[in-house]
Amino acid sequence: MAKTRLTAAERGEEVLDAAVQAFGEAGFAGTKTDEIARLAGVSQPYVIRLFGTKQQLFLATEQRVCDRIEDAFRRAAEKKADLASLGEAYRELMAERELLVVLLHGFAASREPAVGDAVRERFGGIYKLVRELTGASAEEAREFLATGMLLTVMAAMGVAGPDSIDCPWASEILDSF
Amino acid sequence: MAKTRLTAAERGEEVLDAAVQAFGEAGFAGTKTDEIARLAGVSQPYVIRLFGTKQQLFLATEQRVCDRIEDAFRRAAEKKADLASLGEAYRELMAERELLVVLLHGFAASREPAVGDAVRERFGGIYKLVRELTGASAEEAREFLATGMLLTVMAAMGVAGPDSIDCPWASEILDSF
DNA sequence: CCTTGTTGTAATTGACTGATAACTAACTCT
DNA sequence: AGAGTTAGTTATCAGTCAATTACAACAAGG
Repeated sequence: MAKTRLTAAERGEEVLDAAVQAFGEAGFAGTKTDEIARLAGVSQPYVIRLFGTKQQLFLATEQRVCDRIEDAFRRAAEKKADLASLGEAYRELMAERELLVVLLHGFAASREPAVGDAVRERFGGIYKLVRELTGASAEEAREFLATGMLLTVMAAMGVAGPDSIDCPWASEILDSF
Repeated sequence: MAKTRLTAAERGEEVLDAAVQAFGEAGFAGTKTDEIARLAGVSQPYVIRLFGTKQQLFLATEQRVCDRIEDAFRRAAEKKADLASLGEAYRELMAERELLVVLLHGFAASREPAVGDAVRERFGGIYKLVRELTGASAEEAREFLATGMLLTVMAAMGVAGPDSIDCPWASEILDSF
């Protein structure tokens, strides 16, 4: 784990992992490139050089999060191609709280055209993917996504997923499944 | 509409309305108190003096948004005390897109303890209120909130509510109701 | 009319932060 | 070996922004 020299692509991956953590905690405007650099173990200017601008890094981070969700769904469908199986996969993703919170920050930042375009594209893609993988109807897929969004905001609030704060109403909701 | 002298409380209300707009568009860190002041038609230092700090203003804004949602639910329940009636009320709230996006920003900013505490308290309160007003079971209320969250993120993405971008997958979801 | 409290502003500041520039260190391929 | 490319750093700037201070306008009561 000593300080190694990596290719730009490899280092970029590491920076992206750090960016998921950092953006997940504080959102686009609230995160400093310096913090991402610290987490990735490189200098702040290098982060900028790898991705051009902070916004491009944020967009790349959103893409990575969506990729990971789609991968998880595809792998789940290989085992069992129904909504319950994908649902289980999503719950496992919740173990990395920040991953899903990055998604939320993306939705909330959709007023920025570049962000909005990407987020709409990817969210629509996930909806389509869910239907294709499981053969679900529009209504079934809608309910699936709705549940996913509820779990995501609950994870963001810290009342679902690991290390979650104990909260009567949250337990009641989670027990109702 | 000339420049009037208002009491601090009255002016505070106007600033809060402006804050809903501004925070809804850019979130806590992305919004400048200067922009809120401009929207409210007062000077930036006065905004700070009215609320102490930017964070306290953000918290007050979250409270106001939750108040408006609860008011809308209560009024809807007076007419007809079932989930369909509250759902209709929520859809009407979506006309003010920023209102709901402020909520989303609150969820996403829950890592900040002061924000997280407030958001958990209010979201739990809304869940309880929904059950009390309609007599819904935990499962019914959960599905109701899940649908609400999906609509909220779709509004944030600009694919639901007024002036929404036309998007095949979004139409498919909205038509499935 | 004048004094006291309140509403409001202009000017400023000091800390922060994304981005650039200039440079150094390491790998690669003859 | 050494020329050229790629990975990475230090130093720094230029702009931004929340917050403070000091002051001005206005109202109301005595």
